[in-house]
Amino acid sequence: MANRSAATSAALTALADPTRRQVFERLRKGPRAVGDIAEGLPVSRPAVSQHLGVLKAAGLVTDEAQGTRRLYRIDPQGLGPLRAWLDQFWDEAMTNFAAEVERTAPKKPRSRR
Amino acid sequence: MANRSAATSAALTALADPTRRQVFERLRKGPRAVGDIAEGLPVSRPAVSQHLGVLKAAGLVTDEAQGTRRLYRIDPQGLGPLRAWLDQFWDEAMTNFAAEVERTAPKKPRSRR
DNA sequence: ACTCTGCGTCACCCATCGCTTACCGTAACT
DNA sequence: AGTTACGGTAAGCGATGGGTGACGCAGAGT
Repeated sequence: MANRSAATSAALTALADPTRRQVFERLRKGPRAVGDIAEGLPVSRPAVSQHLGVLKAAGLVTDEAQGTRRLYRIDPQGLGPLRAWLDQFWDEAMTNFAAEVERTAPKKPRSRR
Repeated sequence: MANRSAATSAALTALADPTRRQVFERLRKGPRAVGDIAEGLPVSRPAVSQHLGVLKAAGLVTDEAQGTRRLYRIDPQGLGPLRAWLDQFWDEAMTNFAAEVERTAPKKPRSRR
C-alpha cells in the first residue's frame, strides 16, 4: 500500500460489498477459519475465500496458517486511514457548514435551531 | 433511509467509487453547481449529475435550486452513521485484539509495542 | 503410502454499474 | 415571443465484479 489515500480507497471498495461486510463482521469477536465463516453465509466457500483475499489486500485483515486451516483476524490498524479520512472530512464539512449558516443567516449570531 | 445500517451501507457504496469521491470532495470547501463540479473532471456532466443523485440518495449531500442552477452541498449529518459504525468497529476490534494478545502471549503483562 | 480435510485458484457466467449521447423541461434575459 | 444557460432523465453499451463449480495442493491422521 503506497500512500494513505490508496489505503482509504481500498478500504472503501472492500467494505462496500454487503457480503464482504458480513465476512468482515464475522471476525469482530475474534479469529475464525474460512469454513467457519462461510458456514451460514448465503455464498459458497470459494466466494468467502475471495472476499477474504480482497480484505487482506486492503489491509483490513491478516491471516495465519494453522495446520490445514487458516485463521483470519481483523487488523486493528487497517481501519486507521479510513477513519482519518472520514474524521478530516467530518471536521471540514462541519466548520464550512457552520460558517455558511452564519453567512447566509446572520440575523441571530447564536441561534439554537 | 430506514435504519442505521442501511444508511451505512448506502454511504459506503456511494463513497466506494473513485469519481464519485472526487465529486464529493469538490464540495468540501462549500456548495457548488453541477457544471462547476463537472468542469475539470474526466467525465461528462450527466455522469456527474448521476453521481450526485447517488450521493443524495445516500444522504451525503443536499441540493437547492437556485434559478436555473442547482447548488449541491455536503450534508454534515450524512457521515454520521458511517462514522458511528466505524468507531464501534474500531473499538471492538481493538479490545478483542488486545485481549487475544494477552491470551496468546501472557508472558509480560505490560508489554509496550 | 493412502486418505481426508481445509483452502486457494482457475475459468466461466451473469448481473450490475459507470459512462456516453441524445433529449426534454425550466428559469432568466432580451 | 424567442433564445440561451443549466441540469435532470432515458436508452444503450462496455467493463467490472461477484458468484459458482472444478481442480490442485498441503497438512494431519491412519
